[in-house]
Amino acid sequence: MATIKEVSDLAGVSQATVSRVMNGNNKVSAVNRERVQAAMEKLGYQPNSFAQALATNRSYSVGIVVGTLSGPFFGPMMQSIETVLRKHGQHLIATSGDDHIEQEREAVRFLHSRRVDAILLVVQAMTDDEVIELGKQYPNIYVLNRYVPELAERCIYLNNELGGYLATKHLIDLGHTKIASITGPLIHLDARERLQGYRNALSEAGIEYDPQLIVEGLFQEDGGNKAAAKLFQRDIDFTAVVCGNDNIAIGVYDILSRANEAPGERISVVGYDDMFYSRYLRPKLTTIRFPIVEMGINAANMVLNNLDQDLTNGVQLEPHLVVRESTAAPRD
Amino acid sequence: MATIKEVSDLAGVSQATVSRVMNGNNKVSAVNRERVQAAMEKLGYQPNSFAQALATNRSYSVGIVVGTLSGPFFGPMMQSIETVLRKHGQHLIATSGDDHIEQEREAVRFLHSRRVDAILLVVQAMTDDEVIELGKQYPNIYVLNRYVPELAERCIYLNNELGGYLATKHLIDLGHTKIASITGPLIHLDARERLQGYRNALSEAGIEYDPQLIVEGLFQEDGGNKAAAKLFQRDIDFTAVVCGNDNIAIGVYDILSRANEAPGERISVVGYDDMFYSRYLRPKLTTIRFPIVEMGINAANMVLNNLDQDLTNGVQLEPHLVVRESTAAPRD
DNA sequence: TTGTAGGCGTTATCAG
DNA sequence: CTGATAACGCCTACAA
Repeated sequence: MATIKEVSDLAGVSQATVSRVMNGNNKVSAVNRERVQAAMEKLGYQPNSFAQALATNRSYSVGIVVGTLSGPFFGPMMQSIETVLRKHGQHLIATSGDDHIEQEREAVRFLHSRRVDAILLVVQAMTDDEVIELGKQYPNIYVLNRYVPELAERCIYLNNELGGYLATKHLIDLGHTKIASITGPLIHLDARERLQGYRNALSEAGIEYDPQLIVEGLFQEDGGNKAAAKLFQRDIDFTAVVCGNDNIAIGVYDILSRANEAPGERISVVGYDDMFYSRYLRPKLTTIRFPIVEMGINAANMVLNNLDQDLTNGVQLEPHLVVRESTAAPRD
Repeated sequence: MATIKEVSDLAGVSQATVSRVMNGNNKVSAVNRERVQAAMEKLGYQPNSFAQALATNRSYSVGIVVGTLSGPFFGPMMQSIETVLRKHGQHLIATSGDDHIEQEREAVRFLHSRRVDAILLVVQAMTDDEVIELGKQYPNIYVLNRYVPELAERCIYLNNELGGYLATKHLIDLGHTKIASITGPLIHLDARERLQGYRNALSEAGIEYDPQLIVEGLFQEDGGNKAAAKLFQRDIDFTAVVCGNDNIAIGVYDILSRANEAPGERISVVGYDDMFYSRYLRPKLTTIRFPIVEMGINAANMVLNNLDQDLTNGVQLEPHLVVRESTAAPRD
């Protein structure tokens, strides 16, 4: 492992000069520059990033703590972040919090001891208070897919209410009036917001809100299954279902198919998120597109901007309706 | 950011002593140990990992270069690796190679300059020769999901031939004799091996191999689509299809559904990989389970073992047949 | 058991 | 434009 000293010796200059050419400092004579470059080449020299970090107090890396390194949500997000960061010479250290509060904390500690230039938080378990506390402790922390008022200028989040509204409005426009909704767990702000959007659309259309048409489910597929079953058992009339996310929609698909029905016939179904695997559903799922990749890009850019200047600005992203085959006008 | 010096000052001992209690060196008196711990606590001290790494020449981190940070294959693999590593105080630096040779190289360089303790390679674009070259250059490199003979003891790979055999054998056992196969790109060793397994099963059953029943597709869904279309156009008789992976199987599902047929009726379909999203397919896909998580765990353990002692051993994992609904006895 | 001091590989300040 | 030299924060002989 060649060091800067070996390079400087070989090139017949001082370490300082080598350092200068490495860092693109132009106050180096052409001759020396070339000598140094030749020497680096010959030795296969790679600067030791630890020594650099120690000397500059910058690590050129940013840490992220996500729920899990796998899965259709975090994957694309990390990918887009990494792509942007790498273009700017920064790198990503990924840790998973497992949606478990202790692990989330540990991950932050680790990242901190790694002296990352910034920390991206995509966590669920941690309370708002704790996030705020971290925000005070570490000035370079950012919060993704979550809105924490006190940290607004460092949050990047989705307008969930709008999404819920769009989904419901679409059904109303098709002629539906008896519209059910299977929400995610209402402890989650997203789920509440999406539900609020649903209510907004109804009231805008002059349709009365009926609690009987609402079921609280889990964000997982089987959660959707159970919730859908519950809804159908209630023996209430409805012609469409707004789902808290695509997984829940899959649960509804299953319940319908057990009854030998297809979504978009007697009952229309709208999902939320537009996870990539949703395209494998048949009929194809009408859903609300969550701009995951954009969220990642925004986060990366925010970090990058903040590294130089010191201006932050929270970003709210907008969801969009994607109409496919699982929704249609109600039969009568 | 508290340093070791501040801790030692506060505790009224030398830096060396602080260092000793950090590293669990037991040659420290109980009194001093407690003093130091109290001081660390009070200051919220976190060792600077760069300084540690610089001094010890160990980074306690391992790098991985994967095709993409997202997706159903790399995600679970990284997750399982990270879980194991973290338990042992090591951490994961993730970089994506994008299946592009230049990026793969750059990723390795980066990881190297980061002085990771080991590098995990899950790459496609790089040639065997280049991988071998890297293997010589860096003693701590491991190859996942790929078998490179010259680096056998540092490879962790799947017995693909067995998988192809199991898929085909299953169909034969059901009574099929006219079995088609849509392979992945045959430049890939995996695809060739899987095909070989198919041939083995046929010959074992005394069924003649018919090249007309083979189509080379891509590993992506639309690749499967096109290949399947080609197969059906050939106007050859067959009652089952062995697919190179689940994506291809999805392509076949699509073609069949366009003809208003369901897999498992006139035509049986077997996938390969058992990607998590396959469970969203209806009817549920019979497929070959690829032990992704196990592969990750094995890789992590191999790295860990090698850090202390110096023994490596390549690992070959075995696939398993998962019977679901897309296969059935042929109708006659 | 404890403290002193040199070294890890860079960067950056300050003279020249 | 160039070269000494002092940090950066921690580890680890070596000596006490």
